[in-house]
Amino acid sequence: MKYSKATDYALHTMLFLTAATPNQPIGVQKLAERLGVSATYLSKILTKLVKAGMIESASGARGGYRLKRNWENISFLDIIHTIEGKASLFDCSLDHGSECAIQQVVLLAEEKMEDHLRNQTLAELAKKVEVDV
Amino acid sequence: MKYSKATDYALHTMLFLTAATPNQPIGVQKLAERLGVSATYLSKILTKLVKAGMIESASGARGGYRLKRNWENISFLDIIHTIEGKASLFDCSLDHGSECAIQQVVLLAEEKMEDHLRNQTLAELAKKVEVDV
DNA sequence: CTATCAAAGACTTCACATGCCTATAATAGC
DNA sequence: GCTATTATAGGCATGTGAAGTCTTTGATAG
Ligand code: SF4
Ligand code: SF4
Repeated sequence: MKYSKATDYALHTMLFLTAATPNQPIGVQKLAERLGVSATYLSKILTKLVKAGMIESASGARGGYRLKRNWENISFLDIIHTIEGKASLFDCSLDHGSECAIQQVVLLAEEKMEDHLRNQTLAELAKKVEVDV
Repeated sequence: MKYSKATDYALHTMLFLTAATPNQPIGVQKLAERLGVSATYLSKILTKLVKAGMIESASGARGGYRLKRNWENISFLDIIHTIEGKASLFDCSLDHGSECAIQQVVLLAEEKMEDHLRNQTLAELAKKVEVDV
């Protein structure tokens, strides 16, 4: 039970992008060096973020990635869901209905966590942290 | 990012044991049939619970498993930690100190979830559910 | 046209969860 | 003491998914 490293990379990448100038996209190469991870692997993660509409990409020379407009509203939960999927922590094989007490407890606990992650926006994070790219 | 089936089995087993008569231990065979899982696999999970001090075992004829005294205070979190371990959801390779904003957000969210799981005792669960063993 | 860059897919490697089988030890009942 | 029953321990097999590499394709600025 642990978040994958891909989630770790995605969160850090998004944070880096908030500190970048919006007119100048950053290539996957630079981001990968910064994170200490291979460029090809990070590329897959970035593509997921692009498809989720959080960042946009530009092919060709002087291309790269940059945040989309509206990025201020992106939450931690958005990023995590994009990478980890939206499946629940707990899926019992036999679903005995919504009145099941075990499910209720675990799912409610999960919601508490998600509430917190949903209320933390990328903009707030960027304010707290001073990043030098 | 999902709880293992072992956690699922452990929670269900503990619930079953609350409905059992304390003087008559239940063998792993019966429990396994009830859960639809192999007895040898469930046995490993039960041994973990024994070592964690949540249940006690009796070898030999008419042996089996039963709850220990004090079982009313066992929480969901106790059971989950016993099976899944107590590692955090999020472990970045480079630990830049406790003031790191990313860590703070995720760890705080995790604590919210754990708080809820910690406040749900096995006794409360047993009250809610009518189990026939 | 060419150098640069993202996108996509196949592939390998590794870790771990799940599950099975066997041997060993302990205990109740005879 | 003997036997049946039961937990404990260990190793083995299998499957699944994460992590990472490589190669090809396609787009674009200069
Ligand atoms: S009792 Fe609840 S958790 Fe267990 S299998 Fe049924 S629905 Fe799932
Ligand atoms: S910035 Fe925070 S989350 Fe990222 S590596 Fe450093 S300590 Fe870990």
